[in-house]
Amino acid sequence: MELDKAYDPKSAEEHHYKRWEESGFFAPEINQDPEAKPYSIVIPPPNVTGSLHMGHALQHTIMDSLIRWKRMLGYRTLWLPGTDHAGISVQRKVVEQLKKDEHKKPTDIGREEFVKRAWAWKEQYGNTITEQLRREGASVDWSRHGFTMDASLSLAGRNVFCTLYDEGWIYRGLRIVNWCPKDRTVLSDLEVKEETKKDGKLTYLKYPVKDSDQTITVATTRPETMLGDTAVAVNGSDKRYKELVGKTILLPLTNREIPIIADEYVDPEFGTGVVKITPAHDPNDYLVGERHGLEQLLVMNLDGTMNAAAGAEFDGMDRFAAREKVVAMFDELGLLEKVDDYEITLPVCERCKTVVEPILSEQWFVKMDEMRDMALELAKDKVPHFSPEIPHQKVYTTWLENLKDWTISRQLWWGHQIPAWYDADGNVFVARTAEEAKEKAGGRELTQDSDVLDTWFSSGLWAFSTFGWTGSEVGEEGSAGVEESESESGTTPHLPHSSPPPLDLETFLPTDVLVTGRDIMFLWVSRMMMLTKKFVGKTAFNDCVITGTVLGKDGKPMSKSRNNGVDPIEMFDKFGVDATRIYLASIATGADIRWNDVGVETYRNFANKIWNATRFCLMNAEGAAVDHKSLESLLQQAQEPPKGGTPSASLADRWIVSRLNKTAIAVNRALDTYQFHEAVSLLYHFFWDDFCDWYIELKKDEITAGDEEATTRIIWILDTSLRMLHPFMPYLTEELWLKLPGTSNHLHNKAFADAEATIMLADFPLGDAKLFDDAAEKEMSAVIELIKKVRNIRAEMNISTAIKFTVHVAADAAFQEVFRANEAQILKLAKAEGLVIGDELDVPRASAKAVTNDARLAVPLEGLIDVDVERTRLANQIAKLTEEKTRLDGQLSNANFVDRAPAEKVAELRDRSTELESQIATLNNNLEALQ
RNA sequence: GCCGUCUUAGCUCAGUGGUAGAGCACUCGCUUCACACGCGAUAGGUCACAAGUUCAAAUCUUGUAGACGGCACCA
Repeated sequence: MELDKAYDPKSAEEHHYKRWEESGFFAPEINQDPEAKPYSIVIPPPNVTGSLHMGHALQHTIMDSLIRWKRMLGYRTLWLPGTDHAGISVQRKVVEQLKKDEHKKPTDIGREEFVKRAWAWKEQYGNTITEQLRREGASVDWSRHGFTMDASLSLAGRNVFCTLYDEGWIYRGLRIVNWCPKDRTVLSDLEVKEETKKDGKLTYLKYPVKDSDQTITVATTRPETMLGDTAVAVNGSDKRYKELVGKTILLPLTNREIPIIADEYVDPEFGTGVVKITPAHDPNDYLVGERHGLEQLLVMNLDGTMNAAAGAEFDGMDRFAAREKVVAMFDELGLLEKVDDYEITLPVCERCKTVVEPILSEQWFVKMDEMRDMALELAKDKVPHFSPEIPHQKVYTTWLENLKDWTISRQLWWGHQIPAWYDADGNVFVARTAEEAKEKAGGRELTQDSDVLDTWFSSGLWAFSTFGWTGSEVGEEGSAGVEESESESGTTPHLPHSSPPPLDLETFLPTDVLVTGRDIMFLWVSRMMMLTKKFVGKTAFNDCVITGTVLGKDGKPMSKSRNNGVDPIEMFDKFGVDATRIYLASIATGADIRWNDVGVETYRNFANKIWNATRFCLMNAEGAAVDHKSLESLLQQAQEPPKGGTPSASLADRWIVSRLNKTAIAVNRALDTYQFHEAVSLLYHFFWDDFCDWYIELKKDEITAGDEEATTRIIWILDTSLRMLHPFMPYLTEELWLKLPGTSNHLHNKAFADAEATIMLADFPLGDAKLFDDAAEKEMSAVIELIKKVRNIRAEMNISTAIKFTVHVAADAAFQEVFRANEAQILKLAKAEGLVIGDELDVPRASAKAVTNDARLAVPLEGLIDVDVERTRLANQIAKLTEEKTRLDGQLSNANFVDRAPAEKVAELRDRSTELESQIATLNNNLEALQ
């Protein structure tokens, strides 16, 4: 069989995924071992509006590598995929579509029709991200795909809401909330970001005091809110204003009179020391208002315009226009003291960047006290355990400690409508269904709350709702309502699983690890932890891997506005999925990285290297097969080389077996501790440096000669390497592994013995420390060092490879034996024609010489040697070694070091120093001989 | 304001007490029968700066400078 000269990722990517998926390799049911331990991960559900970005690609690579690794180790693995209904995002898309296509507003078509359109939108556009997940090679179990608005997940949400309400953990209340006038909904604190405005203004307004000529000055960044002022506050200890407390202000532009009050909140040092109090439009003012029983005067509509309470002149005017008008009118009245430039930070909506308005509004909240304590209790025992631990463990805990209540209602139509109903008097009835609510209300006519729940509320249930938890007993009344509204949508892909897995919750929860970005640590990670504990009594996940941020080439986070994004799909097309994946895995866990195409190119080259190494083996694999029997004998010999007679396991064989096992053990250890970059680096260097550069080269003659024993061995090494690489490079390794002679399901982990042959179910190599062979590694490095020195001489003396020469080597008896046994390999790789091995070097003066740790060597170069060049070469070597020796001797002459450092350390340095001394002496002799 | 992270070769990054590493770029040499997406050989670093702990510091402590992140506040 002969492969193409270069690896073409596309052809491999095109056919393997389909086969894997259709053969059921991704589902836990493929595992036939009743004793198999479960291993599960739930995907952070991406927004249905989303498309794949580099952050996803990074997280998915890590999750898939873990899942594939554990699956190959025989675990019953489940990686559960799904999407999030993304309330605001979808709602916005549908509103835009409606406007563009039909020039209509949502209210023109009504709620029911709007929701129908949203489902249609989701069906048409919502699977972009899931298709991209397939392209990435993600081994998720599609049969368990979840969507936060699926019937069973919706039911779970409803039950959770009702339970929390019944227990008093959910309440409805009037609070200052973050209001986005564009999206017309309330936002939680976490959905509000900050934006610095350098051109902000601080406006000083003069308020006249009643029955006097006096005015007092307040400063504000939001002058229009003065229309809602219901007091002016000073600090009681402030002497300047002591007399004024209790007096009254004639509030300009209104006909209202408001009191001057004293409150601790006011900082006398800041500004004028006088604060206007607007309880309905500022959280701090709200608290002041509560303390003093002030009126809460709402002067704004929910679309960001002023309302009638602001006065006829302002009614319906946009808040920013009103701001200018207020300032202008104060100016006309001579009450504008000044306007200063002032750098301010404004709260903006995370998604649409509109300036958020703090506004008094009645909303639903989750009380976080108990939730927080529960999560803190777990966090004490490092549940979850974050990787990297620093800084996330502490950031998480600190955030929990300062947690405030969570606003969960949203003024949207797309989402889970809040299961609360009101009678004509405004009494609230929270129930699982409309019927139940009506019953509770004694049969009165009720209207359901029009708000929906925060998307993160349903995402917070993800770790258990996706495993079939609904909070209702089977057949219990309560599921019907949700199912019905579901079917009304006219779509049917959200049916329950055809073969329901009732035990999923028991089998797969707690999940083993959660992999996600920093941005949703609070928004999602913490809430999943709390809600899972509360409702299932289990931890959601034991470990939490927080990935770093993939930055653009400019070192800033990728974003559309900066136009510095890199599309993963483009990288897949250009370099292949596998190259992109293993590059992403090569980034240190949690570290931010500047995107660099060259990095992916490196691993594209690596993929090609693997392809070509396999190509070479296959070209010569006639009659060979991956065969455990011959392998066993090889291992046996590697452990106990037969005494007398020539062992059939050569030095190279014993060496590569040792290196392979060290690599396997280290790779497993690295994956176990989420050190993906370490695993990648180990595999990269083992495969390229040890296997390709040395092993293949050393065995080349035997292999091209068709030595069956040699080809069988090399194919086994290759097979083992491919299996270790599979979690990172699934397509390439599958493509090649299936082509190796003798690969079949007999190499599978026993849990998958009957499945159709695939590398993804092959046994993952664990490595065996008993197969470490320190003697072979030492001998091999003597051979390698010798070859390198000869190559160095050739390169530095500028001798064409066409010219063959004889290499003389002097070493102790043991190493002489090693060199003799590997003479053919040394001659080939050093491009020499003769090897003279002895106790001493016996060479003419015109020779190039060098030393290694285990040997002295010389290459007679009569007529080829340039004495000056050789002199410089020797002098450089001497200088290098002398520098090292000087440093060592400095340390060794330090009595403190000799006394206090560990004895082995001291001995190690002494040995090295002695060795250096002898090497330097040899080189000096060589140099003198040239004079 | 509070908490925290980062600063290592020209570039992008590994490296948590014992002789400074990788990939790419650079220099030199190779159409060597798997691979030029390759092979071989070099060169390149006061580990941001300063002080301290230690026999020994890129690594631990403190401080300084610069870059950045999270949280809070912002009349």
